Amino acid sequence: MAAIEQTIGRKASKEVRRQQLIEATIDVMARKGYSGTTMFDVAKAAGLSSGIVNFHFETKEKLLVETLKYLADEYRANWHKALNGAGSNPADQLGALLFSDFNPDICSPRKLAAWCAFWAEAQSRPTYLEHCGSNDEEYSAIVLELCRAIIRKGRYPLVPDLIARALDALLEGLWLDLMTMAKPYSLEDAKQTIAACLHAFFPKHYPPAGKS
Amino acid sequence: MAAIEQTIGRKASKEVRRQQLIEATIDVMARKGYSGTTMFDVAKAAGLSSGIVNFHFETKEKLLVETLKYLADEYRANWHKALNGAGSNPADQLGALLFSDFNPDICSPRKLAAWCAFWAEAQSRPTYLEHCGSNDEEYSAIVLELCRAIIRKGRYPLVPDLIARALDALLEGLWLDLMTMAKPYSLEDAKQTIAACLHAFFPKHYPPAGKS
Amino acid sequence: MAAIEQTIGRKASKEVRRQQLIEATIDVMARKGYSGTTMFDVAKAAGLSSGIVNFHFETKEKLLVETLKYLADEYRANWHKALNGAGSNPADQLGALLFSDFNPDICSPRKLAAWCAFWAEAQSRPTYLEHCGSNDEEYSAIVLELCRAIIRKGRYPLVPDLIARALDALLEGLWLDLMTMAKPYSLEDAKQTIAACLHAFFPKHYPPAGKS
Amino acid sequence: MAAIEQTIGRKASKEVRRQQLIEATIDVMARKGYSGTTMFDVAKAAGLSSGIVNFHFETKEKLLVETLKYLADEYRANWHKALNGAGSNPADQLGALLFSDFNPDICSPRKLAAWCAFWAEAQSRPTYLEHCGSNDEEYSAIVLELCRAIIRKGRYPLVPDLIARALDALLEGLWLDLMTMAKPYSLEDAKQTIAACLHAFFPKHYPPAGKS
DNA sequence: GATGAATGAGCCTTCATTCAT
DNA sequence: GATGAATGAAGGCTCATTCAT
Repeated sequence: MAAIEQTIGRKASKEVRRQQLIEATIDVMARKGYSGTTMFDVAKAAGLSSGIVNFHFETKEKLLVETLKYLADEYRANWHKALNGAGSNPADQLGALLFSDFNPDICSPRKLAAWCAFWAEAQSRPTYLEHCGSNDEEYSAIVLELCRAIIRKGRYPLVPDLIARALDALLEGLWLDLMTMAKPYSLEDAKQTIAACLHAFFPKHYPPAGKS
Repeated sequence: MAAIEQTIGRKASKEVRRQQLIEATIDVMARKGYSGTTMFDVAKAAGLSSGIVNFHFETKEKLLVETLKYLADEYRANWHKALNGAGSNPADQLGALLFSDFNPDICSPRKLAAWCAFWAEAQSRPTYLEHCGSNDEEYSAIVLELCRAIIRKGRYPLVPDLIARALDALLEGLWLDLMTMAKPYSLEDAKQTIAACLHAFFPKHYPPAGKS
Repeated sequence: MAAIEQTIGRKASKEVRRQQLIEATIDVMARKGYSGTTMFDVAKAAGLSSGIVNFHFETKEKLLVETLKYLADEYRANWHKALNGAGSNPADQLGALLFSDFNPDICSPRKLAAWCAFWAEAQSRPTYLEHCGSNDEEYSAIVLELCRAIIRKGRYPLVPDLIARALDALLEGLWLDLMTMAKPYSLEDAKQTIAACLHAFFPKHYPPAGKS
Repeated sequence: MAAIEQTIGRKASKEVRRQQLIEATIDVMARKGYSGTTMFDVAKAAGLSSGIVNFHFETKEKLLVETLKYLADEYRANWHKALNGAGSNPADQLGALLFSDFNPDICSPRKLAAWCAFWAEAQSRPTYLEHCGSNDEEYSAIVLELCRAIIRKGRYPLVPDLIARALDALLEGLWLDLMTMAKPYSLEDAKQTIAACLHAFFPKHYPPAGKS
């Protein structure tokens, strides 16, 4: 019994450390950017000594990939959950999907900043790219499908591809804006912006947005 | 006389060198990302020897800032020109402004990539941020102003801030998509997407987009 | 009673562990060379956890010295035994001594490799040197003594020092050759080579060698 | 003219630096052994700063390989020269070949020590092994050939392979002895030892050695 | 002005050693 | 006794910067 607990404890402890280091990596990355993130910083942010990161992740590269995976998985799990809880109505599903992107768990400044740091670096690193991209493709495909369903049902004279693309782009743009503290607005503002677009595209399915 | 020519020759040559190095920086940055860009790479890409960059820019930091300024100035000049050539009609002006972002001179993959590399890094570097941001603020202010004018004239039941923000975000998102070769589409596709949104927002001022 | 058994048990176990770790050290050293031998490798080769080596040997240095001592003792015990079993005839004694170097127990590829790894490193490490060297001096002195006796008895017109030195060098050279798998030959071949030299030096005391 | 000199001067300078660093590597290796040789030590021994080694050799590994090549080339060139200058008589050639190994240029304590450090390490490193081994094979083949010729001409009742192997081993053993300062003797002593063996093997072709 | 060798600080990584469990 | 996570020093490598030619 004690042995089992020990084993679990140890194993858990190792997982906990990895988690801790990944969180530290997100912190540092958000603060110092990709090029400014050093192993030493990460270890310090985790309150540990410098050698430990290599012990748990072998390589800086691997630590970063794990961190990226972590962010990507969290992001995907978030919208999966939102979609699954949205019933069977395409308009509800689309709304749930789009708004889920602005869940504070996902959309904290620090995670946004870390994500962006990776994202830019990924453009010249195939290893990262696959983790950044795989999400988006799946997400975009669903957005397109839902747009098609709504347009068909509502008999809107719209080109589904353009509308889906616009919504995709809108989300990405809002994320960027949220991250840039230059023109700060709240998650609620972002959602209102989405709502305004949805109403403009599909007036029969979504109410007007804003204090009008 | 000879002395003056010398001076002019040198000055010209100096400017030429700087330009050459800035272009090389954009190339390398697009290819290798921010963290992968070294002084040696830049010098090699410019066909020059490694010591020369410090001679002309003193510091890597300064070279990068100059490059960023160069991109920002070019970007701003582009939309300024488009705006100035668009007459006095707000709807025309807004269209001209938004479409100017997809001018191939500004929007080449290589410049987009370099811009993004800077942009992400800028989030943790005040020095860069001011060059990235100053543009956007001015640009956004004008978009908002034009949206207000159109909404007022057209008596649209819309919240100008939301619409302006949506258009801003849309542009940024499309830029990102254009850069990411994952889901490739043409500049023309991007413009169509803008057009679709403009029509959705201001149906009396913009025609429907796409092959409908 | 139980206490004593415990103590004995522990002591035995302790000795067993040390032996086990020394053998593991020889293995790793033979496989990876001196510079490639890490505490972790040794522990793994012994099927134990990494902390244990320091527990039993305190220091890497001490582990290596113990390992070297072990090899040196084994080597010395081997030729002592051969010499003691060779009767009182100098020629028999010399033959027994020289051939004992090629006893498979002493001369396995893995022990040769480990020995060489130490030997080279010892040239710049006084601590090791004394263990490598002390043997040789004693061994060489006996070889010289036996050569003197044989030369005197056989009235050979030879300089004992030169002959003894030649035999010493011959043995070392053959060891090296045996270790280098480049030009592989058997222990038997090595012995034949010794025999050929003995016959050349002391034809009245040793028969011709080889299939002539 | 000046330009050409400059160019040559520069190129030469680069070669000179490499040479200088290789010599420094030999020094350090002789003093500290393989595992104790650091880039910093090498740079310091050359009177240069630490970054310079990577500039000229890219990698520690490459520096060491170049150093090994340098030693191997020098060794080979030495015996080639001796062989070529020895006339056409096999006995003269064999003598010249064997004695050339004890040329002070080749056989300085520092070069011997460096060579041995490499040699031991090479046993677990294929990259080094090829440089250590290629020489020996060629050398051994020639020794064997010459022994065959002498044995045939002199009608000695000897097995050529055993004699050649003995001479090979003898040389290696003497090298080791020369390096180990434990039992120091001069190059002249080493040559005497060779001479004693040659006389023992081929009494009609070589005179007795030593002060008899 | 231009070249490229040289410098040296900073980073990633390895590894002997320690220590809580 | 044993385990394996944690520490921290040291080494190799990169790269911005300097400077003699």
